[in-house]
Amino acid sequence: MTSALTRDRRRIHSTARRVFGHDSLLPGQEETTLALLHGHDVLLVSPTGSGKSLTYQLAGLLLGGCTVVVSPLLALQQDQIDGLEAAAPDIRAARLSSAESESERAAVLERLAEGTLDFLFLSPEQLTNPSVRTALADAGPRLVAVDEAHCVSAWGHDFRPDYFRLGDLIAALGSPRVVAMTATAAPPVRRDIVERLALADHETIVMGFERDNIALEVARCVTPDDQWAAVLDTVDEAAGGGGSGIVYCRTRKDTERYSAALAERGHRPVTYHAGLGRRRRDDAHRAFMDGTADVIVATSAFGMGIDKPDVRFVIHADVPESPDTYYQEVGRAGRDGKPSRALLVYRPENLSLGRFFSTPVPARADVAAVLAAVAAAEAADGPAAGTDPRVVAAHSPFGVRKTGRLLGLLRLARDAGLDADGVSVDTLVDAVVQRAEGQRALDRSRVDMMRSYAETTRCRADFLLAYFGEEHEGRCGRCGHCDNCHSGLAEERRPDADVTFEIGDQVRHPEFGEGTVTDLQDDRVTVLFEQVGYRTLAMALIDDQGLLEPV
DNA sequence: CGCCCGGACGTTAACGTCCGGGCGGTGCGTTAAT
Repeated sequence: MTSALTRDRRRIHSTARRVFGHDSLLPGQEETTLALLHGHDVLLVSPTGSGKSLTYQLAGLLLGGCTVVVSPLLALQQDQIDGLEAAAPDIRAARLSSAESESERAAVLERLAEGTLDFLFLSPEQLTNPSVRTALADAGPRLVAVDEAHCVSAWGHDFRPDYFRLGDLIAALGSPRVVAMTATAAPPVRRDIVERLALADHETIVMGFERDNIALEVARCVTPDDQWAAVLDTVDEAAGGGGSGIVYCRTRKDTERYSAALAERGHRPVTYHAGLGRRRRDDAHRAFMDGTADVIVATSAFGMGIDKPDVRFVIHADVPESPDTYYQEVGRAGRDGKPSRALLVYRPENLSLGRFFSTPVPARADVAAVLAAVAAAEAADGPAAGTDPRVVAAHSPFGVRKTGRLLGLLRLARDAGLDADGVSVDTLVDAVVQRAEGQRALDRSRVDMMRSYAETTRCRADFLLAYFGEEHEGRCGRCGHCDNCHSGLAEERRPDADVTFEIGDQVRHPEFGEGTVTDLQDDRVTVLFEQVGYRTLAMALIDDQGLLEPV
């Protein structure tokens, strides 16, 4: 009834006002909170700074009990707690991580048991600790918020395997509501998040992607010297007006090299990568935030959770491995809404590093060894033991980490409909290897999409928004602020008279299998295939040979 | 896959060039050694 809805809205707004001092809510906040109150899980895709956190905070307070917030970085967890305490002094929040001493951890768990904690922040790895999981399950959280949820998709495969089974770990807490939040997620990433977290009866809420104050540019280079000069000259130019910015490099060594060269040119750069000690990283971070440094030269280690409003330029000295990463890093420019630049310095040779870093495919023998270990673990410790990397690792020749990664793939193969019982080991091994190969193909097709982005003559904003499944305002082909639009290279997008396909269509290709149309241009179609990732196909060829059939 | 770096080579003494090996990103947690 309307009265119930009105009452819930009123509760949301009054809590926002009373606890956080907000007289009004931003777009999407009420919708998300309402969905959670009404028993739906939510995937919320919304830019940094758009108030994603408030949605789980409001829903958490209204649902009651302790809300668990899963967040990938310890520094991020601390920032969130600090922010929460500053915004609402009455809120009781704590963190559970390896950075706390044994007694601090005990104190947090005691507060959890007493019910005197509103928000508990932790990493997915914490949930693999059985005593933590038991303590949480006893507290019976009603809401779990997964922050930076794209990590579920990006990191689960081989970097942080516990992201792979986060869905199971959350379900073990008593199947609470889940809200997964991220700033950018292309369709396959959204699908991964929904599947892996097993979002129930979920709503996907997407706020705007478009950042029309960021001018997108690509500088195409032929030699390493050109590339080097293009980066340095652009920093000179962009920092000239007193603005600060980020230079992203692919290797640690490059950050040092560019940093030294920029210092020589009179800039105040700092270097940031994961090889530096904690102390030096913190110093660099602080110097960039408070303006002591005007440029931060960094690897991808820098950025998550950074909310510096006046970043005037983001320069990629090297091409990233995917549009996903690229847009996320670009999005750190111009948070204040003022004009900013995003330059990709592109040399095709650099694409190879992205291929090198794509998901590894396991050896068949290793998969078979883990399958045997699963059987041994189940025989020794019961059926549930077969999914726990720690237990299975005890029976396998590999460490917890590698075992966990292979278990993740095995889980995927099973989720894909393969019943472990009554299926030969060979078939199961095949399925696991195929899943890894599929992921690798997707990774590599993302590298190809970066090539397409760098080499396209169309509107770059248009290209990226299509990649993320968003219609560019009017699909005009002229954002007016990318280099291609500016130079007149981007052609007016003509409303096709004879449209064969539409975005979102399911199609089948004789070689690539089934897929979804993700982008249309005058003479080309981009399809996201389930088996091989993104492929851009020439319309002429499709028409001639009847390559794409509607499903 | 592409690069950087170190060593060998060759010619002639200090320096290019060629070749092959090895390396390249993101962080949680735990643990051993200071």
